[in-house]
Amino acid sequence: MAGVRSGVVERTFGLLDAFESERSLSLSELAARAGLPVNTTLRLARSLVGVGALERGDDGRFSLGLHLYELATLAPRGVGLRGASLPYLQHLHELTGAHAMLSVREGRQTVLIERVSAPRTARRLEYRVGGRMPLPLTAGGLVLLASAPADIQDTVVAAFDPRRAMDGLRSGADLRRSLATIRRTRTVVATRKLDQVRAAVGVPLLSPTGEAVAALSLMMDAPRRRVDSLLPALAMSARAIERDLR
Amino acid sequence: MAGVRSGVVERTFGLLDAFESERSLSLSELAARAGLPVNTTLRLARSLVGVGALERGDDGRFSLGLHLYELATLAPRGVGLRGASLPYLQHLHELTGAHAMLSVREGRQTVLIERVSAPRTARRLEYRVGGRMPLPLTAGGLVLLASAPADIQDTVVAAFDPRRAMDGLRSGADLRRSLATIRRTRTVVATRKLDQVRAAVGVPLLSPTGEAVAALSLMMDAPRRRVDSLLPALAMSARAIERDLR
DNA sequence: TGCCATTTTTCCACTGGGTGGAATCAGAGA
DNA sequence: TCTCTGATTCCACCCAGTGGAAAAATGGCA
Repeated sequence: MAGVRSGVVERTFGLLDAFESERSLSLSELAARAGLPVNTTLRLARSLVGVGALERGDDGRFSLGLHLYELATLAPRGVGLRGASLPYLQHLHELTGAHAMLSVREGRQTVLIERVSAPRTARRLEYRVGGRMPLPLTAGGLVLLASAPADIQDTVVAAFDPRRAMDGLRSGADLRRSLATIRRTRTVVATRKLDQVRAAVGVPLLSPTGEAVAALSLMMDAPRRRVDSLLPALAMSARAIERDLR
Repeated sequence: MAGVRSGVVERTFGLLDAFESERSLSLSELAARAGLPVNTTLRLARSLVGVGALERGDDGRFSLGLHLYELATLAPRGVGLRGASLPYLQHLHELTGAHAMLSVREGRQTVLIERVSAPRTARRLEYRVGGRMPLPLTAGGLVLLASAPADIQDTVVAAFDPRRAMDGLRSGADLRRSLATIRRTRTVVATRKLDQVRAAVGVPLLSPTGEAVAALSLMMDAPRRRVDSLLPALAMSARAIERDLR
C-alpha cells in the first residue's frame, strides 16, 4: 500500500505493521493491508510463523507472536528504561492520582513506553502504551523535542499546527520560545483540554552524558496551579531513576 | 550459525536473535554471531535500521530498535495479558512479599511475561522478563504443561531430567502423576532450592473457553507450609484477571 | 605524526531464492 | 448439490539478494 521501495525486509515488517489496528487478520486481510499478492503474503507469513514473529490460530488467522515480545525485552530503549522506571511511575501515580508516563522520542514522534493509570480511566486515553504521538502534543514530547537535534526541531517547528497544540502556543515562534524555556528549566508545564485531562508536567531523564533519553510526565484533570505542585516529586523521581540506571 | 534453512526472513530474525546475550554489537560481531558474511549482514542490518527494528549508534554499533517494542505491545499474548495482570501482580507482591510472576507457554518452554519483585532481589534471579525456562523447572511451567497438548507433554516427559527438577520429581512417571494432580486441583505447590528461593505456587489463567492461556505464580524463600497459605489470594487474583480480560 | 591491523563500506557479476499469475483445493452457505 | 470466497499448491521467469574482493575508513601504537 505505502510506497516502500521493495526488499524482503521492508515487506516483512510491512506485514507485521499491518496489525496496528487489528489484533488478528486472515491471510487475505493481511495481504490487502500490506498491499502484497496473497501468495507472497502467505509465503512470508509462514516464514514469520516459523521464527515466532507471527502466530496462527486454529481458525487460520494470524496475530503477532510472542517472539516479538522476547526481542522487545532486549531493546535497550524499551524494557531497560521501563524496568527501572516502573516502580517510580507506580509511586508517582499513587502519590498524585495522575497518569504517570514514560516516553521516548522516535524521529518526529514520541513512543509511550509505559503508563500507570487508574484502571477505569486508562481506556479513554488515546495515548496507548507502545503508541505514537506527535512531539508537540504531549508534555513528554515537548521535553524530548527541546533536547532533540536541531534538524528535528526545525522540521517539527516548520510543520507545527497551532490548532492541535497546547494552550498558548499559537505559532512556530511560540513553540521555539517555549522549547528554549524548557531547555533552561528542564521542565514543562502545559495545559490543554484533551482526553478528559487538562494539564501535564514533564521532565527529562538524562543519561550520564547529559542527553535526554526519555521523558517522565504526569497528566491530570486539574488547574495549572495544582499541577505545578507535582513538579518536585516528578523531578526527584527522575533523579532516582537516573541513579538506578547506572 | 544454527542450521536454519535459508530464507531472508530466517536470516533477518537470526540477526535480531543475536542480541540475546549482548545489548549492542558491532557489524562484525553481529555477522559472526549470526553466521553470515559481513556484507550480507550489513545489507540486512541497514534494512532493519530502516524499518526501526535495529538502531545504530554514533559509534556504529547496532542494538535492537524501538519498533520491536511497538510491535510487541500489539502481540495479544504479550501486552494484553500483561496490562490486565500487572495491577494484580503488584498487589500480590505487596501482600505477600513474594516474587509475583506471569508466564505463558511457547513450545516446550515458558516465557516470563512480567514479574514484580523487590528491587534488590530481582537481579539475582536468572528468570528474566522476556526470558525462557524449561517447562518443568518452574511452578508456572508445570501449570502450563499440565494443560498443554498431549504431544508436548509426551516430549517433555520423555526428555525429563530429574537432576534439574522440583523436589520429589525423580522420574518421568513422577512428572506425569504430578501433572494429573495439577489438572485436577488447578494448582501447583512446588519446592526447590534455586535462585535463593525455596518454594513456589502457581495457578492457571483460563480463557473463556477453559484453556490455560497463562500461569500466575508466586516464588519465595519460605517453608512449604507458609507458601500453601498464599494459594487463596493467588487463585482469587487469577479469577479477577480472567474477569478483566473480557 | 606516520604506519599497520582491523573493521566497515563499496563494487559487481552471478544465480538461486523470491515472485506472482493461474490452477487447484477446502470450506461455508444456500 | 452447487456456488462462491478464501487458502493453498504449482511453476516458469527474473531480479533482488548474494558474497568475494577491492577500496575506504577507523583506530591503536610507537
